[in-house]
Amino acid sequence: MTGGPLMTTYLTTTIPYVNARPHLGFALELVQADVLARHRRARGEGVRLLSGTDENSLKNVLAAAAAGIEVRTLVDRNAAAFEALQEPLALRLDDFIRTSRDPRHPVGVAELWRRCAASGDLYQRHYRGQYCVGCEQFYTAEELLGGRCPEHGTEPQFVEEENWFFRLSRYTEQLRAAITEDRLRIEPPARRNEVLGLLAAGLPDFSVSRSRERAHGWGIPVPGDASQVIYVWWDALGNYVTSLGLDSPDFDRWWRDSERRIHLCGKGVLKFHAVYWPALLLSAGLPLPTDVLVHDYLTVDGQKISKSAGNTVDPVRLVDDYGTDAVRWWLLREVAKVGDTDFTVNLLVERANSDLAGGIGNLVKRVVTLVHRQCDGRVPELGSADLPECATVPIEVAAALDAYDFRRATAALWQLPAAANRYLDQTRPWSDPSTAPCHLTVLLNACRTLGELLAPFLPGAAREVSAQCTPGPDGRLPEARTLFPRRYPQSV
RNA sequence: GGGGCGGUAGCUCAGCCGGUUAGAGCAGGGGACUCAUAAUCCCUGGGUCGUGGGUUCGAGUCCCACCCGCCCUACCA
Repeated sequence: MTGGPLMTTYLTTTIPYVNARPHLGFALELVQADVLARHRRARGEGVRLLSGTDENSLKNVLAAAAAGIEVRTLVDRNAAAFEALQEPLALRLDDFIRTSRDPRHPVGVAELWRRCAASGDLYQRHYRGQYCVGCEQFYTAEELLGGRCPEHGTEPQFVEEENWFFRLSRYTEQLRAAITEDRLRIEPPARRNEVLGLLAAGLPDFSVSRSRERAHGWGIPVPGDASQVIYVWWDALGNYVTSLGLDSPDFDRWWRDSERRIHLCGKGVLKFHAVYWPALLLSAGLPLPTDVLVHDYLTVDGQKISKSAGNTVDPVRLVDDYGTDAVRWWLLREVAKVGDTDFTVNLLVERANSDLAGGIGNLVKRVVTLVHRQCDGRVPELGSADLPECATVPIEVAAALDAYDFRRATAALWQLPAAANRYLDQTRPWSDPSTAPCHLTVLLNACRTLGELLAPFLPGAAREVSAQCTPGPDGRLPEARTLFPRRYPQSV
């Protein structure tokens, strides 16, 4: 065995528009990605986790105009808000790319474009249609609801211009083969079927540029055609490789030669990630992603999250009120792999109080307190027996994470503190000094395992659990502390 | 119009290829304990498993139709 990692995994989140501040739905994706990254790092894999912001959108231009400020100003300010999620959400990102700021990005996007052009997949076509700025895409008359965008409810613009088109249809069979052979795995299976359905229906070529004037000069110019700006989706999707630098050692390590190239995305952008993007890669002669993990949406108080309805939930505010651990735990323990999940503050608080305060925190505190009381704070060295859950639960957690099922993973994890609390009540170490050391050894081992197991999910809490179970220089455990305070719902 | 996913105890959900009295958590009710954060542990759930048919010795679990919610996709006009 050499020192190198056993396996290399490259993980990406989608990069959100920065026309508004981040909401809880995006925090979900970030946290999921972070858990996968931490879990795989802990397993000894080489891991790189990328996030960023999509800044070259016309949407940003309009949002800035509406706010009466420069695009640059709006984009910088909101991008900072997204970048600043790392600390409150306890994310460990390896890279963060800003598509309008990062010098690597336009260079890479232009290079991708040239490669596709060299493959003969780009051509000019006169186009006219109804275009929704919010979606950054064209709609046919039939797709519109009462003449309005089905997604945004806004009136589309009529656009007529000469654009560059991409020969998507050419890649239908290669995509189908990659998906059916699981070289391109799409999770959950329902989404995979959806993509296969799209392929079966036939893939029309799509427009991949906009006139420079319609884009208000914002965006990356088409190589060799100064009148056009590259379509924002092409631009945005490209970040997954431009951040590595095409033809760089990083590119070889994390993309070309990586065992896993995993994209996380929401259900609304499935087509872009499972069809358009892989087709672009095929055209450019680059390897496909290996996995596309599609999550559904959060609703708030039963309502779809929407800025106009004013029910967006600010994840930072939530962390301020209830703590990083509570927010991460709710996202991981409660959100379904399939189907939308409703968020309410009460659900968050109940979950945190019951699992973190009453479950894990209380367990650790009572064990540490008992070690102090019955063993003078010194960790007993007797026996080596463990709860059976110490062996079985880590296996279940790993299996669930390999299936990208975070709720199942946290439910499995929960079995360990539950078993330890039961053991504690049954063995009653507070009542019998002669048997206490033996039982407390078992319990302390369980708490240590719990600390390790918790690390990918709640990194901060995991460190505290482990610290509580680790003797200091004097050979004694630290004073018992309250790890998770009970929370109470704040009035809005 | 076509396709997909959901519809299981008050709430949130498990139930793989069909098989003993349909499960868990939370809430509610009762009890225990006192190491601990009004915590923890034990007992307590009799729910037409959306509706109606069908297959089967036997169906939440398979088939058909329909209803409700959500999602994807298409078209006559």
